[in-house]
Amino acid sequence: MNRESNILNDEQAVEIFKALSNQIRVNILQMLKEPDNNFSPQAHVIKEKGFDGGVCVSDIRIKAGLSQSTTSQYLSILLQSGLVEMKRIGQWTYYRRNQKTIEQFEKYIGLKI
Amino acid sequence: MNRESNILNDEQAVEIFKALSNQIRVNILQMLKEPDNNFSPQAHVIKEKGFDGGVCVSDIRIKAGLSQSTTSQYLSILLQSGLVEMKRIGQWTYYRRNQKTIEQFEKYIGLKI
DNA sequence: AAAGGATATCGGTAATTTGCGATATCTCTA
DNA sequence: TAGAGATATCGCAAATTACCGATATCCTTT
Repeated sequence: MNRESNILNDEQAVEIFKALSNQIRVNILQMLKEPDNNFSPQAHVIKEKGFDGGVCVSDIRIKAGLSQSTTSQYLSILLQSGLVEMKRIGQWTYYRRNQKTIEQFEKYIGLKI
Repeated sequence: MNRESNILNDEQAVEIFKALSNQIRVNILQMLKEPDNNFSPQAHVIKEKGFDGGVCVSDIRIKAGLSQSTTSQYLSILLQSGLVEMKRIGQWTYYRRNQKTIEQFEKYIGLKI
């Protein structure tokens, strides 16, 4: 009833703050604002697959400058917080921003902070 | 040139995210939205002293349910991040929200996140 | 100048986070 | 079905954070 609803609760918001309390994770979220500018185009051949804007982990890893394992972990922290969503296609996992949560987060900041 | 200017840089924003990555610190910031509803009135006899809305540490401590030392530390984390400002008046230190930073933070979220 | 109240700082332990390499899992292809 | 590539998970050491009690500092009052 809540990840669906309109305003985040404090617990969810704190989880988002934790996700964003690391510069590299913020960078990742920012990169994902403009996938076409920040990542090689091959990743986007999935437009037909219904996950437009998604970027695969290895591309993110290169830009972020992290090890593979840390990249994967950071992405799942972002996923847990709701800031991104993911879809596995073949052997790749694509991540992209979850604009719904990001909007809810903006509302939370405006109303509750 | 920056704490004055209009938009936060990433470093300042991450410092704010860290400050807010703890539920109790979020609670404190929220309490300070309505000092008159959340704290005993004695604290506000400083209206003439030019720090309207400020609340003393011991009052915050009681509401937050923390030890004196932790309360003091948490408040200085919030202060460092810019989310609150403080003024020492006599033997008391009053803290209140720093609306300027909070607005800049809201803008940051809207533009950069 | 001494005592007492308010707050800040210090020093510590437990818990959490950071980031890595190694390993496991999953999926495609030869 | 064996191998290779992509990603997830495990186990770990170092760094940071969460809190606390004790102590120090700063004001005020006597």
